[in-house]
Amino acid sequence: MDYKQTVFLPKTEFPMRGGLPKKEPEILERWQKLGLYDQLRKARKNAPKFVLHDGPPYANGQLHIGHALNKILKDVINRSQSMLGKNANYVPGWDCHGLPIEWKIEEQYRKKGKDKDEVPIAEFRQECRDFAAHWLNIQSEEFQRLGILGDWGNPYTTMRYEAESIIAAEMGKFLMNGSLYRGSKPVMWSPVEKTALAEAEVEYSDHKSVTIFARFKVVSCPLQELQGASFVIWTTTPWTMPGNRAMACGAEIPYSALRITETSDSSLAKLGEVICLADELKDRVFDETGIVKADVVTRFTGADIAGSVAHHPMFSQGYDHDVPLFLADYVTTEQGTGFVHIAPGHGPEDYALAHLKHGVEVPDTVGEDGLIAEHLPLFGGMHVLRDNQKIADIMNEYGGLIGIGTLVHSYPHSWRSHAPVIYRNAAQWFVSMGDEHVDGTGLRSVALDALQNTDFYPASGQKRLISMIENRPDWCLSRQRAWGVPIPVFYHKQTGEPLRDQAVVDRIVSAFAEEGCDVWFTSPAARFLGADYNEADYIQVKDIADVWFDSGSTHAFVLETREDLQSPADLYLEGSDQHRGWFHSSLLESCGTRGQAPYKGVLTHGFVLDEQGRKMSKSLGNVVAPQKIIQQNGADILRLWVVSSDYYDDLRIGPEIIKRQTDHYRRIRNTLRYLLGAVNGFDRSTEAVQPAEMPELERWVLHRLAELDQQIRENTCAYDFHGIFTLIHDFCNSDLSAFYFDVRKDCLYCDEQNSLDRRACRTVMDHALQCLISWVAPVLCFTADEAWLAYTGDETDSIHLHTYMDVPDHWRDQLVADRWVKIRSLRSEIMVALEAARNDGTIGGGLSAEVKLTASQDTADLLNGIDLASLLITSAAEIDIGDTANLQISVRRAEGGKCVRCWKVFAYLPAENEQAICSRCETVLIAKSED
RNA sequence: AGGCGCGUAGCUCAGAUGGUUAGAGCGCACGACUGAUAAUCGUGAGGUCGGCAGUUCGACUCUGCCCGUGCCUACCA
Repeated sequence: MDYKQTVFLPKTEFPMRGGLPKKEPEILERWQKLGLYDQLRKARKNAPKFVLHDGPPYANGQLHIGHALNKILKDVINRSQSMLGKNANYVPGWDCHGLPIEWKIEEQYRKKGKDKDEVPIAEFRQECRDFAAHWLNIQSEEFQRLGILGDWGNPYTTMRYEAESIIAAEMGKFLMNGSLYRGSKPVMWSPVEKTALAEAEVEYSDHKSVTIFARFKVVSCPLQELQGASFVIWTTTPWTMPGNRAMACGAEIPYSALRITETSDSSLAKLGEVICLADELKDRVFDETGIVKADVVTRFTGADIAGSVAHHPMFSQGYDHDVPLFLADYVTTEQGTGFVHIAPGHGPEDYALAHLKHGVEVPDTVGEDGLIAEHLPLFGGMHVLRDNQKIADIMNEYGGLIGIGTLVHSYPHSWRSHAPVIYRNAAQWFVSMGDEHVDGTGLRSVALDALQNTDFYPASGQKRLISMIENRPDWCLSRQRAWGVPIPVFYHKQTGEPLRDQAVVDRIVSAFAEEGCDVWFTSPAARFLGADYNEADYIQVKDIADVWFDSGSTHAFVLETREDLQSPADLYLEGSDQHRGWFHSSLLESCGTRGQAPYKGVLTHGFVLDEQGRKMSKSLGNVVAPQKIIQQNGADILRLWVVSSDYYDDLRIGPEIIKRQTDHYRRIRNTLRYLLGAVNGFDRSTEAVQPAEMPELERWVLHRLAELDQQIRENTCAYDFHGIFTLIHDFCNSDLSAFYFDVRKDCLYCDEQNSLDRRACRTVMDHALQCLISWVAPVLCFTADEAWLAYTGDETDSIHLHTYMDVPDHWRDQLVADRWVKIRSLRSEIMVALEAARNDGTIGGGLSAEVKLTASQDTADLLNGIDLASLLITSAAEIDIGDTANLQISVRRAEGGKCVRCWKVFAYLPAENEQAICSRCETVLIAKSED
């Protein structure tokens, strides 16, 4: 007789191997048919909302691993909040405006030989719009393949008319409350393309510059000895000299005044003149200017001469303004003279020091075409890149220089034309950080206050964002671009004052809502100005708003406009780079218009690196594509990778790490599979056993379920999925597979089907299975769905429509828990002894052994009431009480015959009989035959 | 160069307020089982806790410096 047929083995359709790459798309299709997203919304309609507001990715390419990490983490959080019973509605979005898309379209133009400037702006913008829509669709597909559950049928985009109009309305709020102002600042400017460039459009390469040493004669100085002396500056950009309005030196730097006593023939320096230089640079300057000898007149530091005033080198030639000397900590003695020439219109640092700090006016000296303004004496009409030698010569002619040279150095160039770029002063629109406009408090302090009331995950993010807000300058909203929301402002031709009229703003906003913001470029200004203003009196701003303003307004046009969402959001979640980006701009936008942050919590994750911790790059060939992992291993593996990493820090990924994830996956999958097989056909109404009637081991499992349930709920609230994953994995691994399942196999397989012990075991396994599926559902969303389907057989249901299983409080039993910690440690001690016996050939499998313990009374008490043999999975085990403190373990081969059904060895069975049946099994067989 | 982080076994991670031989899981090696079977069980070997110096009776845990690395800025006259 084949006794295998009489043993109650686990039975399930749930396959051991997932075959995820093939299975997952089928599950996605199932969810589609089921209308999972809609069903969940309906079911949670009245539940408390949980809003994780999606930071919009940029719609211009395929997903990379960083996108995958970000969206998976969001999905895990949403699904887990849903498992807590909340209405976690996820509305994905896209950022559509901006430079990179504009570039792509321009690139296409160049290939076709078209000129961007000849294409009507509306047409150009339409092409950008189409481009964004194209990638948006591709990304949507890819996100959905990752298992991300959300409102994919109705996502938000920054380019929808409604969004564009609300973005404009938001700018209108800043306009109306007075914090939007017209200023100017130096921007990177390409004279060739006649356009401003973004940082990202600039590349550095070598450039040969004409350098000059120019003298600034002292007019007044705290040090009397410097009367009649000159400060000498060095610059690589002679063309900025007409724009010079100041100088800077370092407070701590030692300088000397030097009377020149000998020069080479070609030197421009004059014998007898006194020049000031940093001591450290004296020799190099002498070398380059042909000064041979000089006497030290006096020594001093920058601090001694702060507040000095000098003459411009071209003084009395039309540059008759005074040039003040300021202290600046960025002045170094690495090169130059120790004195830095300051042209506030031609460098960010110059601007900050002279204009922002000292209030020096910023002159407009260079036109869009890179030509020095015609009205400027001597240099008018000269080109900033081509005419530097000429400028130097003229300055020399008028005695302004003590040296001319050249320098090859790294210099910014335009990415597109590869021509050198310059800093040029340009009119810009700013949002003030400090002006009082919201309840009498400046934006900066409102924002800082808001951050105090925001939860950060990890906590260090708060410090980072605070220090950025503390230090940032006013928000420059202007971009000299085409693809974006225009800054919807008019300003007066004469006064330069922006037009602040809510009626005008409203007309603009409603036009944008109906026709999109292209109308700003295609409709006459009168349409917006209405009858109250004369078109001829106003200039219409044609700048595009910084795209960070777009995405910074998502709370306004998504959270506040959708009935199914709310503001502020519970959570914003992005990579740590977004401290500078979305977290930052959203905070400022919301604080400036609503006086509060648009989020209650901010979670940041790290960046994805390769297995060695290097950043991914095409040249290193270490790029891991999410598409490839999905194709080879499945999205669940990628999702498992996310939660098995410490995502607050940078994450690593590579072949070995993926391999480890598949190992972990298999462990969890096999645990589910075993449970599914074990509870096959389980009927709760007739089979279930109450905890009080269960063996203690079963009550220990229930206790563990209760313990885990609490930990998992707590960790869910803290967004700590790494912790959850570890708990679940170790539970599957150590508690269930290696211990509980193994110990209970005999009972499950061989005991009489309806024995109390077996029913208790199946009851506990049924609970464990339900808990486990619900616990892993947020992460292994596909596998959990598949397991649940195998469990219920109900095609109309999904685990994702459920919550974490209810675990009754009374399952907790700390006394049992404490006791079983001790029992298990005792058990592993005995396992060592069994292993030793196995290695010396005394025994093979555990059932071929019998164990005899000599133990203390305490140990014996610990094991009281427990079937020691089944705990150890041996054929027999007994315990004697001895007076020894240490446990003595003796293992020997079990004597007797082996039961052909349960494989245990019994002394009463004849060893030679290969058909012997033990008494337990005989009873079971009789009962079975009576069925 | 500056701001904010990170650096514990091959891999992923634990290690309140400094205190006995630094933990877990995976992987690996060896073994067992063949009734979870491209599974399962057991045992074991792996770490100068990035480096150096200091504070302390005592530091993976505190301080300083250095090295490596990531994000964000600045790369300038």
